[in-house]
Amino acid sequence: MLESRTTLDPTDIALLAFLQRNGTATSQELGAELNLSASQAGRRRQRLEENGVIQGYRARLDPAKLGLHVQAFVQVQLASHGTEQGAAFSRLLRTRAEVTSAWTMTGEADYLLRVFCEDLPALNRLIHEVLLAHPVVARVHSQIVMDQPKADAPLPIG
Amino acid sequence: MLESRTTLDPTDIALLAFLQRNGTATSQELGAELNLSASQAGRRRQRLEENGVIQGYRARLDPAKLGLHVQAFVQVQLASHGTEQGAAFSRLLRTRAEVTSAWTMTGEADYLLRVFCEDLPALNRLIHEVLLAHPVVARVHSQIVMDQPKADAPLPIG
DNA sequence: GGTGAAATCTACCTAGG
DNA sequence: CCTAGGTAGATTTCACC
Repeated sequence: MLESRTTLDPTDIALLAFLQRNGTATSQELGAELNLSASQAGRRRQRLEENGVIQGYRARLDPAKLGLHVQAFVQVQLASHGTEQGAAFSRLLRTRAEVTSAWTMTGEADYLLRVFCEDLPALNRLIHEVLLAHPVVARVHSQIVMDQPKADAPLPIG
Repeated sequence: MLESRTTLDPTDIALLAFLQRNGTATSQELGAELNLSASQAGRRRQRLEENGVIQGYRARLDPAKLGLHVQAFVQVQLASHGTEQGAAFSRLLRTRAEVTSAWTMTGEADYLLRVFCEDLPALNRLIHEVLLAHPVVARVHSQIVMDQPKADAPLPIG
């Protein structure tokens, strides 16, 4: 209702779906996939980049090959629900590289953190010496990831 | 202990960190960032791609601009903890595009799902008509994402 | 670490609805 | 007038030295 002025036709949708799987596809490959000339495919991609529909391109790394063997989700409840506490906690999150993503949820001043650590002791240090040690944190509940049946599927467009 | 035979020197680490922020960086840009010749930077990148440390490149899209205005995490408990039930549920997950990621957790046969939907009714349909309607599903708890203070930061390498 | 051929991108131009 | 296809110059990659 606010900024979705950009209209996406079915070709755009197919292009975005393809680029979510292969971000380095050339304009020729895109064109072949979409039954379009390379120049048109490139032009559409450029427009979607300028629109901000495509925010950017990123390399995806294998955590295990980087020595990050423990993956977990950590739920954090703050002691108080003021904006001041939230801001202080957000600052903490930005300084911790192990926390790769953080979300706030409906219901309470609840944070969900996704964290990557070398091993279990590293995760426990993060929880006890960083999160629980922080004055605004009231309670922490962590769950370790065992398996990932589905990983970063493309966004459900179309 | 198993497949981390690949040794990464500090230059590799810096290269990976850079490619996580900008996956379309050219070898020249990489070289300039790392004080390396373009040919050396390209050679390192190619080696890391062949090693599987770099799994691939993906376009990152703006969910709001695609009409996906509701983001949520859904926790699912299965009725029984057998491998048969898990396999059946995993099949279901693969067929639902709204579920972009799924993890199994320690503790119980608990799944955590990350979902993107157009609106609240679409999320409720997913929960009630798809998840709760499935015979192996015992209980579902969903939390809607309000804000994302930290989004897909680079993996904590180095 | 450097070089050159092959491939790719991008801006400009032309044609059609 | 807007959208699709084609072409040339600049840029990038990759095998070889």
